[in-house]
Amino acid sequence: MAAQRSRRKRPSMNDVARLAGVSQTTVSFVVNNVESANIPPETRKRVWKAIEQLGYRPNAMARSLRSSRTHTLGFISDEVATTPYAGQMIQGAQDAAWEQDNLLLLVNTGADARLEEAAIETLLERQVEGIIYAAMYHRSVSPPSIIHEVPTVLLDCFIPDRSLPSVTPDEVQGGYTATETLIKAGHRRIAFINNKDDIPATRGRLAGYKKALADYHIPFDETLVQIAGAGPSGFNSYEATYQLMHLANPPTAIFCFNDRMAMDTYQALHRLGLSIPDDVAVIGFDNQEIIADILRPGLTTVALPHYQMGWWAAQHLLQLIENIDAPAPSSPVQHTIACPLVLRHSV
Amino acid sequence: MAAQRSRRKRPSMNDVARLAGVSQTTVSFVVNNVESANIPPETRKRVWKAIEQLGYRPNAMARSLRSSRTHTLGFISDEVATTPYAGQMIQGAQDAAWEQDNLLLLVNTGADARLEEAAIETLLERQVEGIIYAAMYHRSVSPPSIIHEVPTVLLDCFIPDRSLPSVTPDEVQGGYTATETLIKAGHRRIAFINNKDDIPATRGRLAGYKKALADYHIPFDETLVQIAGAGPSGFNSYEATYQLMHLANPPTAIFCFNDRMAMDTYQALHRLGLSIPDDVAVIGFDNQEIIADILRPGLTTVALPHYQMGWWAAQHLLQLIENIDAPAPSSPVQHTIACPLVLRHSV
DNA sequence: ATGAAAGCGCTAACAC
DNA sequence: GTGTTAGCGCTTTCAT
Repeated sequence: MAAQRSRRKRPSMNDVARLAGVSQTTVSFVVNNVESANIPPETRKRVWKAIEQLGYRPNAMARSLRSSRTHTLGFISDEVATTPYAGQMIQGAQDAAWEQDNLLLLVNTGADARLEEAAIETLLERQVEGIIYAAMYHRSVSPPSIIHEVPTVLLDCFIPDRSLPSVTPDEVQGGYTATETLIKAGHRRIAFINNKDDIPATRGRLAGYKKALADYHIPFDETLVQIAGAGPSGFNSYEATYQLMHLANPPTAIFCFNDRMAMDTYQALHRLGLSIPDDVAVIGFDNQEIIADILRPGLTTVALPHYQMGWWAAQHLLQLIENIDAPAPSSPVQHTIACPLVLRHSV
Repeated sequence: MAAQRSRRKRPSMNDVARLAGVSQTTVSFVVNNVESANIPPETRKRVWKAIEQLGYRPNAMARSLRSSRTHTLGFISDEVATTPYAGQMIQGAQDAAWEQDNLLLLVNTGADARLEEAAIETLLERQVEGIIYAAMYHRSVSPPSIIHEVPTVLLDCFIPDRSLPSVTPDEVQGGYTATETLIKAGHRRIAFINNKDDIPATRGRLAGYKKALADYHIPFDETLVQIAGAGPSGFNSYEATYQLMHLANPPTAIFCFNDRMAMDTYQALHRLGLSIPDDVAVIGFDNQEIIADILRPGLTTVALPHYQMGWWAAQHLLQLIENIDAPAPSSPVQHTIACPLVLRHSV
């Protein structure tokens, strides 16, 4: 079968009507299954037969123009490419949208604010019914104000004045879960190697760590908290682990800000001749499959709920769209999604 | 600024025309910068002012309905989420599309063929001008035949009868480059730890390996080719490396099917007390950033051109669309993109 | 230099 | 039960 050459005119409802010997209206009723029209089975059959014969397919553009519903959501993000998680957020959003017969119109803009505004403008021209504005890691954003023209949900990000609904990972609970897991395994000297950047994850996970300690009546010891960078250069998790293990009273468990850092910790522990989890337990964050897959023993970690966040964003957006005529909620919901524990063998 | 409540009617060209005291036609001419209309600057100014005042924005749906051009490409893929590369292909495609004022309408379907057909059907209803059908790793696919109704480009996959244009990585050249890199570094005993699955990458890289050997007059020695699985279970690269190094005449360099396997090889070499690259050189494939970033010394590897493939797919598709009325080409182009060498320190 | 009018493919109120 | 009709917002031809 050859690809169709030329922009041949596709059959319209009119063509179907003519062939079936009915009016175009009747075809519309049949196609859309309009109950109140009471089209008898016979007529229906005739119409469907004509439809099949012609290979008729409804034209969503025309439908949208008429009904002013496009069933399309805009998905805009800063940098789809640069993170392995991007796909999961998109997939979550797409799945939720698809469930309700909506599709995603995708745009990405670098960090360029001008481009961002142009992108939103384009989405609006295309009559998207709402916009999902996504960041590739949990952070504060400032989208162009034009975005307020249409229902919007922030995905993996938030706006300081909270004027837009958002969905983000529950960093505090994540940090709490990691720490509690260690506590429940019997540890009391628990170190936390935190990230050095001032981002929600850094603050949140630390808060969760402290809260868990407090809940279990373990005094907070600040010598057990290290601040490290990721990657080989600078003070990293490898060195932080060394320092920690040379404390007079070293930890028996280490909670690492992320899996990448946990790798370095593994290496340091290995070099020190310490075994995981017997001598020291380790827990990470992010559930980066490849790392967890590589490390021996498998790294127990806390996962970022990317798929679920994407799903929630689309789902909530669709809800906002449906209720667009309802009174505005007192304040846009700032939804948080739990970061689940992923058990492997390092605790 | 509050999000817009209610589906308030947006201003149309008619509203602008009324406010500017001109006909709707004139507004259209102004908005679209129609030269032949010769609208004097004064009128233009009046119209633009009205546009601004009303916050008018053209309705792409109406425009599309009228012109039967939607400037929209469908992007359909099996499993966006499951690979860290997905984002790069999407971004490449999106960038190329955006450059020509097109947008991507995204759908993903699991492996489910029924869903796949429904997805394409939906895209066609929405009048996409072409479809990019993507796979998440280089392989043979069999899209539903309905896809032939519209110009289509296969991305990172191909169809056995070659009836659709495709873009895939040049596995042979990649294997050749990897091997040649090793040869040029002075090696003559070069092992290849290949993958066990029967996929294009497996065959192609092996072919490239053999070709490079031949070009440099190095006899092919099949004891130097191992077949391994990835991951911890089964015969893997770790064990393959052990076997290789215990040969009577062991290799001085190892080309691993992918970076994941190279990791295991590193580990085996390390265990054997062999240093990289002094005792044994290692080269990988895929350029999986996280692995390359982790390994010491940094892993020299060959990259899969995901972004470029995505870009080419959209670009070529747009070209097909533009030339849709031209005579069909004798056969759809099967484009191949080079896999570039990424130099680090393992060779 | 500008406008009137037709029509893209569809939905839906209303008529018969 | 089915058809007539009036647009949705736009492009474009043809008149003036």
